[in-house]
Amino acid sequence: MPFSPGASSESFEPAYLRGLNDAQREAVETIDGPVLVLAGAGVGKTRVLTSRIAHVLATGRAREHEILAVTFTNKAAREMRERLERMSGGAVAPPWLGTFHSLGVRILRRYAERVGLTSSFTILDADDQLRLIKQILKDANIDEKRWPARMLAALIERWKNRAIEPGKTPASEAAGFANGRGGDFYKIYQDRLRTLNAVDFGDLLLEPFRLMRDDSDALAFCQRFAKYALVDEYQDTNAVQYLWLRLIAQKTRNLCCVGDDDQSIYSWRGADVENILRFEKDFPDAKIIRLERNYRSGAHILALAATLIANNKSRLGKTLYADRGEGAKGRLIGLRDSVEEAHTVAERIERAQRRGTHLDEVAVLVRASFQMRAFEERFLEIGLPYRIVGGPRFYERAEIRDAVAYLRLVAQPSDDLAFERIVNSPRRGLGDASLKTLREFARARGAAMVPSARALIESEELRPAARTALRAFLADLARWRGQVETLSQDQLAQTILEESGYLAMWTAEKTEEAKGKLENLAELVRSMQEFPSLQAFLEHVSLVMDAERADGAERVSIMTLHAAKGLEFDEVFLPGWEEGVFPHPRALEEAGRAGLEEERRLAYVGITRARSGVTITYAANRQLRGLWQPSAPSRFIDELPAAHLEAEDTHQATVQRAWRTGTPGAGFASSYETPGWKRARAAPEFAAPAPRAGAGSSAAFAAGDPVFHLKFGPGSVVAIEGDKVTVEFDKAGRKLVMAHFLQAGSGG
DNA sequence: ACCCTCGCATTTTTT
DNA sequence: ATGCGAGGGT
Repeated sequence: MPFSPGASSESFEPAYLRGLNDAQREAVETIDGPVLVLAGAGVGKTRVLTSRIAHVLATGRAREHEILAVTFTNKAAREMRERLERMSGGAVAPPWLGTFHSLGVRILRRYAERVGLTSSFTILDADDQLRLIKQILKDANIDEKRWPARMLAALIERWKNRAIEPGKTPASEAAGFANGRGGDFYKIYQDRLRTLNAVDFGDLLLEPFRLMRDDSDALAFCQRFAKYALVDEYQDTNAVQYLWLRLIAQKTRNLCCVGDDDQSIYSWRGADVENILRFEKDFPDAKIIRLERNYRSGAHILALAATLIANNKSRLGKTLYADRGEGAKGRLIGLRDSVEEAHTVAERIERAQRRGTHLDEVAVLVRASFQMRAFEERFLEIGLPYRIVGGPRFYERAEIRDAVAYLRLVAQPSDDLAFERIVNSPRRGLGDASLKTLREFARARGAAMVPSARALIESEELRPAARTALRAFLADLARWRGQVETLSQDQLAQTILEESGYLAMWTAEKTEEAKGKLENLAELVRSMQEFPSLQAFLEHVSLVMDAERADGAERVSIMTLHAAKGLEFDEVFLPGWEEGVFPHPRALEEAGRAGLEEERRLAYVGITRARSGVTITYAANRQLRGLWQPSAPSRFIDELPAAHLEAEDTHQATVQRAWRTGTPGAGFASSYETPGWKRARAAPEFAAPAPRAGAGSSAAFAAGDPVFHLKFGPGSVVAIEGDKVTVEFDKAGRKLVMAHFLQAGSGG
């Protein structure tokens, strides 16, 4: 159905405008000049973005290749593309639709030689990067204990995120690493990258920015494909990304940024909410449009979220109102411990399932991944199917990285990192000693390892065995390289894996784990068929890092709050709302009030994922780092309006409120006399490990008594011999422990 | 060259 | 508890 540009009468209204509310329509139709769309959770943001692109095309303002649409994740890009193709009856998705990083690669491949690279440069992932930095630190005799490579990696990443080039590092910050040598190492690192013909993720943003800034050709090129520019999740942009956008948009000024300051949860990786405020400053004529009509959640859920987030001081302010009616109240449940929490959540999920909720529409959202385990255990026990979203990714598995390293080395002989990764895997008798010789030799010649190795085997530097092994390995590499043209990339991969002995290595190991690895490798080879070339496959691996496998079965999703952004579910469970867990103490330590506010936004994101039901739980005892700890309800619970909540044990809630108002910010309970602990004892449901007089001597116990041990948790007494007690623990099994370490309390 | 044990830290994570 | 890295022992 062709669009009808300029149609004003309703009967000719283009399909993409139909059903939009006023604010949405304004956001779609205001295509000229800078626009900032503040889009709260669940307000139909994606719809607006796609309609806007359709509108630009329909009005003939630009062709699809003149539209730039940037997202943060590949998934978001994919969804937008699919939606566009669906909406217009096909084929108008702009070619310049993608993540900042994927667009960065395209720009950089085109202008590679202008920044000292060739267009076939390799993209290093975090793992390679760390390895490289470790080498640099080792060469410089830096004590890795005192100055961890991770720290330098983080420092460099932060600099790149802020568009700070090597040599321009602020003295105060460079001083923070290895007595002021941070800046030097940044330079060395960058030089090493150039030698390797490689870039890291930060470079994919920094280098295109420098190109646009310094090279008028490159800038003109970029501006050509960005006649109309559109940015999703704008609150997540960092400084370089902002500078990019400003350069790209300065000519036409047709820049539309869509974001929500209340959902900014990535400041720790460089995202800068200030960019939203800065936008208004840099583009004073910017039109600001608020999307506040929420189509997702019921009014009670929305009220919970709104009241909570209102406690944040630094926000633009935006009020969501419900379109869907009242819906159900939120539920708040206090539990005895994390085991019971998992138990109860599982039980509630089954209850929802009986009411007709699909498991695909249920999510358990946790603050930190260690919380997931209790749920997995319980779900496995009762056979409730679940999926962990965002766990270790396919391409990050060691065996896959090894296989990819072989391919990288074949495609790019100067890829020293790939070489080092697989040169002795499987074992070829090329250990540390030989490798050290080779490394030094290569360094001295200023050449990559592979060509250096070719020279080295002509000498007597290596012991004969190593020399033979290295010669054979080089011959293999050369042969495989010769097959790049003749074999398809999946055939090549299969050949390499077989001939290198890599498959044999895992076949020889008869463990379940090895079997899994072989399966993964087979899956890798299979998935390679879908790519047009080896090059395309390698780029996919470094940039897209996902290999989602659709499986038909319905499953509950377990994921972190961070991973849940942008998703929605009918029923959402938010466990672990306790001090010491959420807000995360680390966030408070590192960023103080700003940290607390970001944690609160995380809570806001969690609640607003829910369409019809949200259940918040907290436990009085939780195993942290192997030890059982008493825990107090999260301060965020106090910030939830009681009118929109059904607390299943109001008694506890009341007690908890009473103590907390007396001692605001009481912090994480660490002794048995904290208010949280007292409350726990006061509530009958919290029949928890209350210490009592007499505990500690075996006289206080009798067989069958429920007891509690700080390390092993709840259990019951089996036998007593002097000051030692045999206890059957619920989790840890039968142990002989000192009575001294036991408290009377509820067992299992 | 490889294996094992000890010590240490341990939020979130895309590209 | 657990996992990872370093260093020492075989």
